[in-house]
Amino acid sequence: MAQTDDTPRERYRAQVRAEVMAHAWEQIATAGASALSLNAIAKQMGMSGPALYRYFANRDELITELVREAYRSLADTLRAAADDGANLTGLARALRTWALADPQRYLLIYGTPVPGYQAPEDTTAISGEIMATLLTACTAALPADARDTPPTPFTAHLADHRSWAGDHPAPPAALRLALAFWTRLHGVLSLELAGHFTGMGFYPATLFEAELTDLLAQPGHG
Amino acid sequence: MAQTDDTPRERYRAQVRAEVMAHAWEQIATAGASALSLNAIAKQMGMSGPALYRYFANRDELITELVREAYRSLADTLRAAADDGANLTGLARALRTWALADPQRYLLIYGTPVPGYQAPEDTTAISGEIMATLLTACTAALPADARDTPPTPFTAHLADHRSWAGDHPAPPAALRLALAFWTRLHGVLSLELAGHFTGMGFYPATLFEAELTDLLAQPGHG
DNA sequence: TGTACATCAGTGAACGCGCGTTCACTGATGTAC
DNA sequence: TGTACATCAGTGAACGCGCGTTCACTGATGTAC
Repeated sequence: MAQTDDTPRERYRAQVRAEVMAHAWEQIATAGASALSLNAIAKQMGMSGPALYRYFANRDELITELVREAYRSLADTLRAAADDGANLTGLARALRTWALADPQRYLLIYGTPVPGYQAPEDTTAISGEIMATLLTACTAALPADARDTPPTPFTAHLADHRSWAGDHPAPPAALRLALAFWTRLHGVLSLELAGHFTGMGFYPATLFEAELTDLLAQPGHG
Repeated sequence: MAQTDDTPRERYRAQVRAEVMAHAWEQIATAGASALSLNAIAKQMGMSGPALYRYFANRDELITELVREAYRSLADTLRAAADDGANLTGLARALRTWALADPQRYLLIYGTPVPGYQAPEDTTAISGEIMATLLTACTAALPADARDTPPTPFTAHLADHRSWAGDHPAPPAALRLALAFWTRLHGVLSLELAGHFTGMGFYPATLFEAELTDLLAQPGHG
């Protein structure tokens, strides 16, 4: 496998690649992922269009790299929060902060899929890392008695289909809690980022906190 | 105001407009909203590109009309379910059925916004209709004692910022429930439609039902 | 009922644009003796 | 240390494509007398 040797040329390549991706993020933040254009990035960097083909095989590879970087960034952010002692609430707030920092980055991963683009399998692994961090926090967040609560039909179903959790030794109630964490917070966040709350009067941050409260008050019933 | 007179010509115009939109929906269903192309639609209809400008001022007006139609369809669907006696659970299932029938139609409204496209104010009214139907069902779904439960900080906040509910006389707890209904079901639905559950093993429909159960078991706390 | 005119649907050519991508080439940077 | 060669970054021209949109025009459909 192509080991990244540390020659000056390799360092230069890595730097230009990073610079291309930085401009790509800028462009995505402005006009969304579907408007991403290699030529536009090249122009922004003061290069000719074809030059970028030294660094990326084609447009799809660039997007793949951006998706990977976004997943990596989120996984690292959550992991860092967890290592700093954050509980589930802390992870939720770290997620929101991360999402608001660059809405289009969040939407690139969790929003409407880019038409005609197929995500690489590779990201499944990083997605698993995120799930692992989440499941650990979810397990810790369960009230003591919830660990032995008889499973509902759905938690039983989850206990039988836990491959997505990467064999994480979490109790069924924690699997259920992790899914609720994910879908509920995504529900609030994605509507907020899409601007669906503007003009509705209330504070999105308050709704987010309220959902978080409910999540912890009733972990994994139905 | 331009009254739609019922001359043969007007009827023909309306029919062609409808046909254009039908092809537009087909195209959106296949490749997403950002790939929508007037020329492609014209070709599909066996017409030349410029002919469509007899029916739509430009691409944006077509999209606006599609957005309006999608909102109208959802509002009518939910209203019809409510008139048939559906409770909140019934509305939720009607919503899911509607979303799965044409994922891209759902995503056109609630997904990542089309870059550079500004939704018309007009849809706010239809959105209000949807909220009204929802709030009525939410009010009915509240347990008797929930109507007099002291407000939490967030329900108090909502009671003060209820313009989005269009002066619907719903108790604060119902406002809170409606928001949870919306954001939680959207969370599950949008992730399901984006394909984020594929390969995870469990049934999305079961997760949807579980979220629904939780929603009714704990209406409007945090 | 028939003729004269106005309205409108649809065409084809054209404009300008930006896209992804290929190719042959220049010039600079690194490597081997 | 200097020379000969290979590697690689970047350029400019080009290809083919599809897009939204305008414009002058033809031919059919409807309207008024």
